[in-house]
Amino acid sequence: MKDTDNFFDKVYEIARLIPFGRVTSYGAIASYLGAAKSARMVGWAMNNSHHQPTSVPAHRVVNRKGLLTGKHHFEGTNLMQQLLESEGIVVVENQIQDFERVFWNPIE
DNA sequence: GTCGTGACCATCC
DNA sequence: AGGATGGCCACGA
Repeated sequence: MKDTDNFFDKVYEIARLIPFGRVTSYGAIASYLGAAKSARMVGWAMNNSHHQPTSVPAHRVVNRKGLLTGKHHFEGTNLMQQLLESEGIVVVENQIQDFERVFWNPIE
Protein backbone atom coordinates (compact mmCIF):
# COMPACT_ATOMS: atom_id res chain seq x y z
CA MET A 1 0.00 0.00 0.00
CA LYS A 2 1.77 3.09 -1.17
CA ASP A 3 0.91 6.60 -0.15
CA THR A 4 0.83 7.73 -3.71
CA ASP A 5 -1.90 5.26 -4.47
CA ASN A 6 -4.02 6.99 -1.92
CA PHE A 7 -3.71 10.27 -3.76
CA PHE A 8 -4.59 8.82 -7.12
CA ASP A 9 -7.24 6.57 -5.68
CA LYS A 10 -8.81 9.52 -3.95
CA VAL A 11 -8.93 11.44 -7.19
CA TYR A 12 -10.61 8.58 -9.00
CA GLU A 13 -13.01 8.14 -6.14
CA ILE A 14 -14.04 11.77 -6.17
CA ALA A 15 -14.32 11.80 -9.92
CA ARG A 16 -16.78 8.94 -9.69
CA LEU A 17 -18.65 10.72 -6.91
CA ILE A 18 -19.41 13.68 -9.11
CA PRO A 19 -23.20 13.78 -9.42
CA PHE A 20 -25.01 13.91 -12.71
CA GLY A 21 -24.98 17.30 -14.36
CA ARG A 22 -22.19 18.54 -12.12
CA VAL A 23 -18.51 19.31 -12.67
CA THR A 24 -15.53 19.95 -10.46
CA SER A 25 -12.12 21.49 -10.81
CA TYR A 26 -8.66 20.02 -10.35
CA GLY A 27 -7.89 22.56 -7.67
CA ALA A 28 -11.00 21.60 -5.72
CA ILE A 29 -10.02 17.95 -5.72
CA ALA A 30 -6.43 18.76 -4.88
CA SER A 31 -7.59 21.03 -2.09
CA TYR A 32 -9.81 18.29 -0.73
CA LEU A 33 -6.82 15.98 -0.75
CA GLY A 34 -4.85 18.61 1.12
CA ALA A 35 -2.63 19.42 -1.82
CA ALA A 36 -4.09 22.48 -3.47
CA LYS A 37 -0.77 23.11 -5.17
CA SER A 38 -0.69 19.63 -6.55
CA ALA A 39 -3.54 20.18 -8.93
CA ARG A 40 -1.23 19.00 -11.69
CA MET A 41 -1.15 15.60 -10.10
CA VAL A 42 -4.90 15.44 -10.42
CA GLY A 43 -4.48 15.97 -14.12
CA TRP A 44 -1.87 13.23 -14.19
CA ALA A 45 -4.28 10.98 -12.37
CA MET A 46 -6.81 11.60 -15.08
CA ASN A 47 -4.22 10.82 -17.68
CA ASN A 48 -3.58 7.56 -15.90
CA SER A 49 -7.32 7.13 -15.49
CA HIS A 50 -7.23 5.17 -18.71
CA HIS A 51 -4.89 2.87 -16.92
CA GLN A 52 -7.44 2.31 -14.19
CA PRO A 53 -9.72 -0.73 -14.31
CA THR A 54 -12.71 1.52 -13.78
CA SER A 55 -14.01 4.21 -16.05
CA VAL A 56 -13.42 7.62 -14.62
CA PRO A 57 -15.73 10.43 -15.74
CA ALA A 58 -12.83 12.74 -16.42
CA HIS A 59 -15.11 14.73 -18.67
CA ARG A 60 -16.68 16.07 -15.50
CA VAL A 61 -13.37 17.46 -14.35
CA VAL A 62 -12.29 20.80 -15.71
CA ASN A 63 -9.90 23.53 -14.73
CA ARG A 64 -10.60 26.46 -12.45
CA LYS A 65 -12.05 28.53 -15.27
CA GLY A 66 -14.45 25.83 -16.31
CA LEU A 67 -12.41 25.32 -19.43
CA LEU A 68 -12.26 21.86 -20.94
CA THR A 69 -8.51 21.78 -20.89
CA GLY A 70 -8.25 18.05 -21.31
CA LYS A 71 -10.86 17.71 -24.00
CA HIS A 72 -8.05 17.15 -26.43
CA HIS A 73 -7.11 14.06 -24.48
CA PHE A 74 -10.43 12.43 -25.17
CA GLU A 75 -11.09 10.25 -28.15
CA GLY A 76 -12.65 12.70 -30.50
CA THR A 77 -12.51 16.43 -30.16
CA ASN A 78 -15.94 17.29 -28.86
CA LEU A 79 -16.69 14.02 -27.10
CA MET A 80 -16.06 15.61 -23.73
CA GLN A 81 -18.24 18.56 -24.59
CA GLN A 82 -21.01 16.33 -25.85
CA LEU A 83 -20.95 14.30 -22.66
CA LEU A 84 -21.28 17.44 -20.58
CA GLU A 85 -24.06 18.80 -22.74
CA SER A 86 -25.72 15.43 -22.46
CA GLU A 87 -25.88 16.01 -18.73
CA GLY A 88 -27.46 19.41 -19.10
CA ILE A 89 -24.26 21.39 -18.87
CA VAL A 90 -23.88 24.17 -21.38
CA VAL A 91 -20.50 24.27 -23.00
CA VAL A 92 -19.42 26.85 -25.52
CA GLU A 93 -15.98 26.97 -27.08
CA ASN A 94 -14.74 24.36 -24.62
CA GLN A 95 -15.85 26.62 -21.82
CA ILE A 96 -18.58 25.70 -19.36
CA GLN A 97 -21.31 28.27 -19.00
CA ASP A 98 -22.69 28.92 -15.53
CA PHE A 99 -19.69 27.09 -14.21
CA GLU A 100 -20.43 28.20 -10.66
CA ARG A 101 -23.91 26.76 -10.98
CA VAL A 102 -22.82 23.31 -12.08
CA PHE A 103 -19.71 23.34 -9.96
CA TRP A 104 -19.68 20.54 -7.42
CA ASN A 105 -17.53 20.83 -4.34
CA PRO A 106 -15.98 17.50 -3.26
CA ILE A 107 -15.76 18.77 0.28
CA GLU A 108 -19.50 18.77 0.43
C1' DG B 1 19.34 7.22 -10.94
C1' DT B 2 18.59 11.71 -13.29
C1' DC B 3 16.09 14.83 -16.47
C1' DG B 4 11.95 16.29 -18.43
C1' DT B 5 7.25 16.68 -18.78
C1' DG B 6 2.30 16.97 -17.39
C1' DA B 7 -5.59 17.52 -18.18
C1' DC B 8 -2.99 23.17 -12.95
C1' DC B 9 -3.06 26.93 -9.51
C1' DA B 10 -1.17 30.59 -6.85
C1' DT B 11 2.02 34.07 -6.09
C1' DC B 12 5.51 37.35 -7.29
C1' DC B 13 7.31 41.17 -9.99
C1' DA C 1 -3.60 44.84 -14.10
C1' DG C 2 -0.95 41.54 -16.70
C1' DG C 3 2.80 38.45 -17.58
C1' DA C 4 6.12 35.19 -15.96
C1' DT C 5 7.74 31.75 -12.83
C1' DG C 6 7.57 28.55 -9.15
C1' DG C 7 5.64 24.65 -6.81
C1' DC C 8 3.75 20.31 -6.15
C1' DC C 9 4.23 15.00 -6.98
C1' DA C 10 4.43 11.27 -9.97
C1' DC C 11 5.58 8.83 -14.08
C1' DG C 12 8.33 7.90 -18.62
C1' DA C 13 12.53 7.29 -21.06
